Amino acid sequence: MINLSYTEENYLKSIYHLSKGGKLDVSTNAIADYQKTKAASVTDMMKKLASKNVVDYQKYKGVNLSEKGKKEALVVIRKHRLWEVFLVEKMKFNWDEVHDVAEQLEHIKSPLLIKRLEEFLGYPKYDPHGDPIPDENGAYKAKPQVPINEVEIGQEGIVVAVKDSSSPFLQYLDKIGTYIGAKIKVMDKVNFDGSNEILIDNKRTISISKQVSENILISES
Amino acid sequence: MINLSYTEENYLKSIYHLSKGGKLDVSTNAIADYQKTKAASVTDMMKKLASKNVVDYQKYKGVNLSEKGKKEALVVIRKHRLWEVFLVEKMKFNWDEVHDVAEQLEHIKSPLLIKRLEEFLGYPKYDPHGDPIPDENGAYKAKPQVPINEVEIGQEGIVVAVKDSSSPFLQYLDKIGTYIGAKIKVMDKVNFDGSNEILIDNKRTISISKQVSENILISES
DNA sequence: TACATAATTTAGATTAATCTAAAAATATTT
DNA sequence: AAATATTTTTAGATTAATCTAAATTATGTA
Repeated sequence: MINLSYTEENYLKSIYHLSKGGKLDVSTNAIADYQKTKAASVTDMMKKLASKNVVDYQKYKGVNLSEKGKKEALVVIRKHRLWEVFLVEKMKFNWDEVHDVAEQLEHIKSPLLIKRLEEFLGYPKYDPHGDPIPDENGAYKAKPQVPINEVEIGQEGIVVAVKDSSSPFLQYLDKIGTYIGAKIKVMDKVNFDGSNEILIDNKRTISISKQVSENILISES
Repeated sequence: MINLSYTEENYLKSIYHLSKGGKLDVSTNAIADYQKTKAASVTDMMKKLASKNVVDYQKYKGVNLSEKGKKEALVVIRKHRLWEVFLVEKMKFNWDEVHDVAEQLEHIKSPLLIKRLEEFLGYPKYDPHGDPIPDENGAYKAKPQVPINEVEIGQEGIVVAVKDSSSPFLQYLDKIGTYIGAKIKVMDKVNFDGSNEILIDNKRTISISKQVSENILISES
């Protein structure tokens, strides 16, 4: 592992996310928007990262991670997600409180600490949002996403996606207090019409129709 | 609390330590040596910190912490020591492995995290080196330092000081593998001559004379 | 007290990361 | 394919933290 600054690590992480794991090239503007910085700053940084051989960059052609850069990005993501588990499980943080702190903790440099932290947490495979935690080699497996109607009574999980992304549907979800990241527990299933009773964020229990439950994908915990 | 950079926090911490808690004025050179930087850099930073009202500084007259600066320094020290306890107690670090990591962790900004961490660790009063952990208000009490000959059999602690600091004595201590920070367990006391059998760093058991045991101060754990 | 020595500050540069505004390259549209 | 719009890069400045070398102030000693 090379010695990268906090800032450089953040750029690599952004490129990783924007390129969906290194699959597609990322534009200067996309990075600038994502990081809330300016395109000119991104160009400068891409030159620097290219000279360190962590990205492949050609003027005007976009950028992507090199193998080396991908590894570095995955280490940071691994750390971020392990710290999130720590914050929720051990420090009793709520989901919406973890992000800012994990953004800081992910840059702590100590391979030993991460090893021990992982052990301490019982080798978790997913973070509190349902995102997979890469192992030391960067390998991970996405958690299966299942529609609510296929979930057993009593099971819970996090909303990770929707099948129907039409405006009326999204508005309906908003109305019932459901969003990507919401915690859902299936309380009951009505055989008669296939509707479900779900508990949202441990707060409100509501009933949703079969049609709705088929279109909300959750990642079980 | 003001928003201070990582660097500014380190300067405040150094001044706190060098001034023994704000008691005496600190010279530019002392800070430069302590931080392994140059005097000119210190002067620049002192101007900056003075403008933020965290230090009292007058050209050529040395510097000390203002009340505000003292509070900030104590927050950082509190965080450092809590993290050290975490690393040793929960992450199974050895004493000599904690410092560098705690230096990084002490700058994490999250009052909630520190509150929860303290609770999680059971409100420890001292860090693994025997140094006191300030509470939220910055209050702390130094741990009593007792000579080895006054310690009960079976008790253990950390070497925190010596009464005799003559060169021959220090050389003797070095020879038997004892140093500030060493872990000592009193295994036996011989009534006949007042000598003690002590276990050093859980490694070697040796016998020391009454005279020696009177001159080594430990902080019990 | 005056001189030499040591400590401290100033002046001017440097590096990393950022920015704005202008120039250049690429994409899109007619 | 030419004209226009968008994206990206370059040029030049800025800020925080640092440095070296020179100038200034303080201290110690004869």
